[in-house]
Amino acid sequence: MPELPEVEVTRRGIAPHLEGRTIANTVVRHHGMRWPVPAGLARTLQGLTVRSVGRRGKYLLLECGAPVAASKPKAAKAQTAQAAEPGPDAAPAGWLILHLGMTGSLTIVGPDVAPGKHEHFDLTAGPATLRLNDPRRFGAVLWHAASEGPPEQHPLLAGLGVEPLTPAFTAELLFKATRGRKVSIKQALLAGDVVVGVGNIYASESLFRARIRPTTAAGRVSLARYQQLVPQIRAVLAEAIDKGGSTLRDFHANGQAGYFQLDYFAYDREGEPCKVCRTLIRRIVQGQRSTFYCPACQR
DNA sequence: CAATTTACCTGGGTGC
DNA sequence: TGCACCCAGGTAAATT
Repeated sequence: MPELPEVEVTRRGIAPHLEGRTIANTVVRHHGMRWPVPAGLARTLQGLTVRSVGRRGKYLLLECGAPVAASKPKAAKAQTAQAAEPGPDAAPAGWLILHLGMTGSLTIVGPDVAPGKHEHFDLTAGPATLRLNDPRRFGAVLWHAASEGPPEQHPLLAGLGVEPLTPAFTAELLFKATRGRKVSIKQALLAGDVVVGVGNIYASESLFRARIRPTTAAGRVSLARYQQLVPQIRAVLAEAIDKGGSTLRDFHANGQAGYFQLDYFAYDREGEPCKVCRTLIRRIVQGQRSTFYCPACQR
């Protein structure tokens, strides 16, 4: 499922259940994720507080650190005892890195909810248990200690492109980064080294909206066309996040936040009429992945 | 170097 | 009902 919008909706869904809570227990039922879940992870996390739930690309980053000694309300504490205790700004112990792969999803469950077949990982903090379900196990559960540097230096994060929903993502950047590249624009979007978070669905959708043929070499796409594309990528991702966010209050109850989809213009519509011009949508394969486009609208 | 292929896994759908 | 086969939203690692 998860492209950037699904991961972001998941982040928003789990954050209020975890932030500020101290980790009581961690259970690893299956170490065989994409990489082995670190042995001793439970011991590492035990007693740490989840300070924040962040995201970089499709990676979730739970910043964990020593708990704040006194548990007075933050505002009052900041006035009087700023330097006395390790506050939220104190150095973190590290980051729990989570990736959902192709089939991963996270839910919040209460105590005594029996784990299902593919529920490989639990993290209990306060009354909430964060539970990872991932049938295909392409996802990841990793630990990056603060002693190894900031999380952006982690090997999996170091080479990532810009966040598409920040001002750093511009047509000029996309244009410069793709000069000389012969790979198709669709595959360049997917690669993640220029911009992160655009997966197979939203690559097809944003190219449709920008009326760009997905097979065009990235290095031959003009600045003017990237100026069309960038706002469409932003829009399609933002719409998907909004749609997911609208079901967010169900996150705790049914745990299936992230299972939402826009009404696609191109994706998964092979042989169906284009919603703009009625020409039949085509499916092609690029880099072993399906691409959908309208041969009339996209040139 | 960049581009392409392979590999990691399970499950659902299709056609015989 | 069984079985072989194809396909699936990600992406690092190996190969060309």
